[in-house]
Amino acid sequence: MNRQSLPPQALDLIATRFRVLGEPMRLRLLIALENAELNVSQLVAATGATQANVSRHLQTLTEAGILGRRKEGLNVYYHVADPSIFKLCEQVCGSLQRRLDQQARAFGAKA
Amino acid sequence: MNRQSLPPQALDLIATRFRVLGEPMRLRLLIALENAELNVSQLVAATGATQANVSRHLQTLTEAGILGRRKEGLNVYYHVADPSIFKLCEQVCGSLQRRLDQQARAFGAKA
DNA sequence: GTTGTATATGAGTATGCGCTCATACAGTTG
DNA sequence: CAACTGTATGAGCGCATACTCATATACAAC
Repeated sequence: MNRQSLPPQALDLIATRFRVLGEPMRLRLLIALENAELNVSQLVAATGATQANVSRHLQTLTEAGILGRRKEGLNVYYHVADPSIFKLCEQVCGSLQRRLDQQARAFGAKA
Repeated sequence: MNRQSLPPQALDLIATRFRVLGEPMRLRLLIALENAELNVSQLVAATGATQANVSRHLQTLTEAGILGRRKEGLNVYYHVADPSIFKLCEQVCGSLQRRLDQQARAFGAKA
């Protein structure tokens, strides 16, 4: 696929997805949801954020198609609808580690 | 690796990287640089943005370790220092396509 | 019905950031 | 040296958004 020919519209979509993942609080929520479906109260407890804030971030993630919601009585349970994001995180982690290791080595070599 | 135990500091780093990629203009610059090392003037021409704006985005990308710079006389040439970002873009693309296809099918099925 | 609980949301604030204009800086050329 | 070119950057503006507080909504239990 020739990336040069990606329409600007597609670029905006890709950028939006990256931007949604670009908030530590949202990453925290995603990590909490990696292995379990949790409701808002549980996510509030897990993250330490306010209920309002958690709710807003969950909305953002849901609108992005990353999370799914399921109502059950008074509770709303959220789950990861697009598990591919964890692969993204892993790759970013790996890339950052490589860079930090390299910097550490460079620094050590100077001494 | 247990993601639950990621220190908040690491989460911030990961989020920062995602946020850096979360701007269409920066994606455009990266795509332009995928197959060639280009100087600022060439990137201005390729993107249609102002020189100041291109310069700022290049700084952001360089500080993030995604781009590298090389001075040659008056010109400054930039190149992709971390090619792993293209894999990220591909995965996001794939994930978005799957979602859009699914929505399209669901919409078609209703008719 | 009233009361209580879980979640969402309107309003307001503060911060960040993308963009532009003008200008500074660096390096080349004459 | 002066003049010119390519790039970086300070200052300022405007907008997006993360956060909080208070309140609305949805549902359950009595």
